[in-house]
Amino acid sequence: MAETLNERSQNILEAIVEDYIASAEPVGSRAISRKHDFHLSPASVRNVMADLEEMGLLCSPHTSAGRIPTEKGFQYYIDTLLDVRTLNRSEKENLRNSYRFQNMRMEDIMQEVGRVLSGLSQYTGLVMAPKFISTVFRQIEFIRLSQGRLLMIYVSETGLVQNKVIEADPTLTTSDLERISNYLNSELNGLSIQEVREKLNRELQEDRISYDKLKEQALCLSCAALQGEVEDQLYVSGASLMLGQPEFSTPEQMQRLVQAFESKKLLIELLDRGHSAQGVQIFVGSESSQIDLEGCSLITSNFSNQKGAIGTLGVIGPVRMNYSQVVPIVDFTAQLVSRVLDREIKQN
Amino acid sequence: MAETLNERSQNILEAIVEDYIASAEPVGSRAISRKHDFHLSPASVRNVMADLEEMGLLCSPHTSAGRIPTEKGFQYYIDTLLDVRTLNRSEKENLRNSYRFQNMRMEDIMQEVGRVLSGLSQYTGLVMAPKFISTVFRQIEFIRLSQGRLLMIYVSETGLVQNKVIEADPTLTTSDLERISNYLNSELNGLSIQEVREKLNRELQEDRISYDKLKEQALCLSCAALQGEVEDQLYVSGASLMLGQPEFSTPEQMQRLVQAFESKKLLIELLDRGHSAQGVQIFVGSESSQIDLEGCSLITSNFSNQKGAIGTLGVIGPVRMNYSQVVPIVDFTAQLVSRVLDREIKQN
DNA sequence: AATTAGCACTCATCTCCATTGAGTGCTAAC
DNA sequence: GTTAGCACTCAATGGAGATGAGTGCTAATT
Repeated sequence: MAETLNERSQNILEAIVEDYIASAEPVGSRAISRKHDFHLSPASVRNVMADLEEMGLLCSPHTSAGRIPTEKGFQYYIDTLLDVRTLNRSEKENLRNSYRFQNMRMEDIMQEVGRVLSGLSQYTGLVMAPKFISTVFRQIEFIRLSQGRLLMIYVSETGLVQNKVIEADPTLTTSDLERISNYLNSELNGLSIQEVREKLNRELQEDRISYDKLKEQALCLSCAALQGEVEDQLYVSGASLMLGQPEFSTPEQMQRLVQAFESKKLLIELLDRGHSAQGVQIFVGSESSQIDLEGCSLITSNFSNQKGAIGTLGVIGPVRMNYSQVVPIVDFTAQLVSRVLDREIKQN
Repeated sequence: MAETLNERSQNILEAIVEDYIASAEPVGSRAISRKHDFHLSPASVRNVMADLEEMGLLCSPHTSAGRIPTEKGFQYYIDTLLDVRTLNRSEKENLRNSYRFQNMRMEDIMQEVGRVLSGLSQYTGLVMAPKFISTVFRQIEFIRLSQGRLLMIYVSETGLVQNKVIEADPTLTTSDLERISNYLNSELNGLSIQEVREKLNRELQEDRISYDKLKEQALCLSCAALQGEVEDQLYVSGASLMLGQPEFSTPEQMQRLVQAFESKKLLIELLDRGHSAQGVQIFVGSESSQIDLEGCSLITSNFSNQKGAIGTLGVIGPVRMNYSQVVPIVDFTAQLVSRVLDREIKQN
């Protein structure tokens, strides 16, 4: 988007985008000329609109309809026209009060955040919990299920609980398990899973034949427990609100959307893209290159605690989304969640 | 439904229901007279149809359309005409092979069951995990989060993991916690949560002023940990398949359905109704008395392990659902899941 | 040179209307 | 009791015409 628009064109583009966001209908020159006091006749507005169309920022569904912004138009609007209001004190207070975080498990917090995000934005809220691999080790426990099958329970620094069923040597006794978990808890405390894995690999290399039976068993168990992919946890809230948007009002589009939301895979991929960035990120429409999410825009921000476990939250809505309203909500919520997670960190 | 139909009427009703299940279109007299060899002319069929309409088993959307079964008609079909095929050996084998249960956590099993149920039935799969209160105590652990905040982790006999954040005396040390959990684990082992709660209440009554500090603290913690409502866990799979059904093809109905599925509350209520029954249960249409789930039928069955923890699974679809196909799937799946849960029980 | 009034033109949307055809109910014949 | 025949109903389809919002172009105005 190297092109620069003169001020009048910018004003008109902004007016069109904002009218369109409000109405979801093509915007005509008459409406622009009247509602906004540019002191321009419809004809003049039309001239500008023709230019904007030439540049690919607007398009018209058919000859005798008004104009609607293209994705490029939205992108331009977001990049150069959108003024991201910061919330004032009382708005922040309100937002803070919307959330109920007392005595909540990680899962509850994630769900609550999704619920509030979708409620405030009237679009669909997305929250991806911090990735397992980025969490910091706090504690591990092993519980015997049946012969040779253990339930491993892992708790991260922020209180995220993961469990997994693993096969293990059936001769291990309960006290063996206790000693193993004690050993691991002291050895691995404070390391990220990433670091834990590196450490495990190193030690496996070193002591091919270990004479320390306990250590060998511990290594073996923790490998089974902590290696391997762990599915990302994604919380989707208010999917039905998206179905109320006029751009998704046909049955086919509804089904497509619900499918996309249900599989979660697409959404996780999408959220992953913003995973390394800081601050609020906006993905407009087909940028997502996901056919199933055509017509959707995504506003995301990462949250993280001081130990670096990173999760992503955001709002997905139609490209014709109220960016100026939603961006500050997403932004402030991410900050809020970051602070809440830090609260959980052990203070010994 | 005291009325008895003569054989011809039954045959025709059955034919109409089955045609309608297959086509979702009103069924005409001509079609019945031709496709099924009753050796009856359309006119005769029409006479019977008029009788069935009189009895409230059929209705016609308008004068010049065919007939569709009413909910009462479906109910009659289910009660007296439906022959529930039992699966043969190879079908059972196939179904068994559809499920992948190795090394899965409870949650994964529930999710997998939903996935397969919905995949096989082409409707929406529902699985409600055994209620917390019906689970049998196996183990409890306490992990310190921040000052005065503990993470309680509870594991049931079947490997269901529940965790909860609780407030606690900030002066409790890690070894205090260890002693407390050891005490509780030996005291409560093998009791259902229901029984645990009764025991706790009894003991609280008895030792108002206890001189055993450990016991007092243990009671206090376990109260915070194990009392209180725990939300039921419901897994919904294949919601988008419902949207493909012609009865829910309008945008309003789609939105209504997605909303109902999303809130989960209605579904849980509905599943709870069958919670004490044995074997497969069928709820037809407005029996559910839930406006948001109008037009839906539900086929459920409970699963349980030998210790009595009961969950419910099932399929929700349009009233015009293929009952004869889905009932055996739900039935056999419930048996399968019951067996899988027993597998987890500790064999010491 | 920029702006605007005027005007012909386009095209989605709506309404009206006739046609079609699947299916019914009734009656009289078999 | 069954069925052929027939008049009737009514949703669905599709074309014709009217409506109106909005455009692009041109020529007049500032």
